[in-house]
Amino acid sequence: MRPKQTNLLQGTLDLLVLKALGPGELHGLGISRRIEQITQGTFLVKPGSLFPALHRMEEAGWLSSFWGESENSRRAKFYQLTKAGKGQLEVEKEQWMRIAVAMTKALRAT
Amino acid sequence: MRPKQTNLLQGTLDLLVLKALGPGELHGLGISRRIEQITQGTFLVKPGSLFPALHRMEEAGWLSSFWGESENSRRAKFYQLTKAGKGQLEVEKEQWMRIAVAMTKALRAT
DNA sequence: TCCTTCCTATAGAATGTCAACAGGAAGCTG
DNA sequence: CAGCTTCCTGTTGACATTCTATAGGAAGGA
Repeated sequence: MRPKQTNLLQGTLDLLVLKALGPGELHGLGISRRIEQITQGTFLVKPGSLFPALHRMEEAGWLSSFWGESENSRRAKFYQLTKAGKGQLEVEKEQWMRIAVAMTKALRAT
Repeated sequence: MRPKQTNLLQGTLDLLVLKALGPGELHGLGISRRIEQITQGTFLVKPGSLFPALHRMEEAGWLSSFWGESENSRRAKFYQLTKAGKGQLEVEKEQWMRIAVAMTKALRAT
């Protein structure tokens, strides 16, 4: 009966992916690595979470993709933010800030 | 294709409930109101989310309950933190802080 | 009596994450 | 070359949690 090992708060993955793609295109595993890097190892995104998320977000029109070649000459699918994706990044960033502030205040309350 | 209205990040509800019960016992709706209050209206917990969560947390041994009478002379079930619940509050509080810090840093990164 | 408010509760749907598994293709090693 | 490892993308099925919608008892006021 061990406590479920949930790494991510549901809903934060999208924001992390959008943020990771902010500076430019990356392929799937590259996104995963970049997330690990910018969160200093706090968030580890597993393939079973990442790929469905990428497909979902492309479907939503936030990402566009093309096949290319990775740094290691492997076939890789690169993703980049669409205009809508950039907008969504801003929206979710603000949403997160609102939540984080409220939560942190609440935890300080009596 | 309506925009899903997800108020809460999954996993934050437990923490909010634990925190709300920190100062002392409350009944279900009281918990809901207290959460709304300490988060300044940012988090509104609906009954359909709250009661299953309370039952789950009591099952987990973090809460204990007893029937009593509310401020308005209604029959109400009061909840309070168990010892394990107090521990869990600390655990989840720290977890949240870790996540919030990592996330906020990540959003500031290039 | 009727209506509203307070209080608890459940069912069913939707969503997102996880563990586990699969497979192709490139490069290294012996 | 054979075998192994790493890189890369993907799927499947289980699972937990939240939401919407619905229900009903009980108190108090009109």
